[in-house]
Amino acid sequence: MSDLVTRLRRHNWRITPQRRVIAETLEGSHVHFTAEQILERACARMPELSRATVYNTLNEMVALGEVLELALDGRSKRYDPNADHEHHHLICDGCGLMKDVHTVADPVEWLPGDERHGFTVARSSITFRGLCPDCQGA
Amino acid sequence: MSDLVTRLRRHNWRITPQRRVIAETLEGSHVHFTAEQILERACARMPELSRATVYNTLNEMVALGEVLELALDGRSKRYDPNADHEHHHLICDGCGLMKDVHTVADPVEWLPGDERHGFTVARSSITFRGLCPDCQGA
DNA sequence: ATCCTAGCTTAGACTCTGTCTAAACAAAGA
DNA sequence: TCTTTGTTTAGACAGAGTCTAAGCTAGGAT
Repeated sequence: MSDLVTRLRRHNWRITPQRRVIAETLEGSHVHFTAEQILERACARMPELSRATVYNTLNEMVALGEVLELALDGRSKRYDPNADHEHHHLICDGCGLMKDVHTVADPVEWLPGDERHGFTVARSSITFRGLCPDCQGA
Repeated sequence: MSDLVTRLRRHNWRITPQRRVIAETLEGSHVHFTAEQILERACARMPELSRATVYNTLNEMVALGEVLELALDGRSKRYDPNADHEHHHLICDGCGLMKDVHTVADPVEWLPGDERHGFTVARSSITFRGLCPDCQGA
């Protein structure tokens, strides 16, 4: 059913009912939820689920590398279950809608050696901003 | 003295003593401070300065387009006074050190039309991550 | 000069997001 | 069964930022 659960199990990570509900909630959507939104939705299926478990579980999934943590607006973090595919994000300045996108080139290539300040540059992510179709009229 | 103050004045924005201290604190450094760090440093020069004024002033400078707000770690926002020069950021995964960098290509060019989902894409920013020279040994 | 008004600043209360703690609980092995 | 280890829970706590109501300041009108 849930591909994320399969990936998590590979890490010898115990899949409890709570963790399963959280993983399925995360994966079941194509928008990227905040922890609070995941809590709300997961609680619809398992009302005793606590806030602490949701935060703990999300942090562990991030630590395992199977979920990506996005800090895009400085308020709350969002969680992206597609940690295995390289992708970037497109955000609407009007309504905050977020889409996953793919570029045709790797940005790390564009950073000249003399701009690297001695760093080893491992990865990069691009945030594109603009207006979505609905917000362009306004 | 402060170029940011000059730019702000152009917007017919009243430069009060408090605002001047905040702008000069922001511009006087090449690292990007959080609001709390700016408060701390600005208070060294003007002890009565209040937290609310710092937050209000930073938000207004962002709204005027003269300062950039960076949400890079999901905890606190950082403020970048170089809103007029296109640049990106390089962050160390080890210690959090952040550098401004310049790329040789514009990411917006590399986002194919069919990946734009009908958006008008106005700008983009790249966050590069890796290890700084000091953290590579560890 | 005095008054008025608009805008600026302030302290502190409040909200929101996330973390920590201590206790209860569950599962697996000896 | 007992123990050990890991998980979940409620609620207290902490950090970052916003809001509110009151006071302050500067500039214009009289």
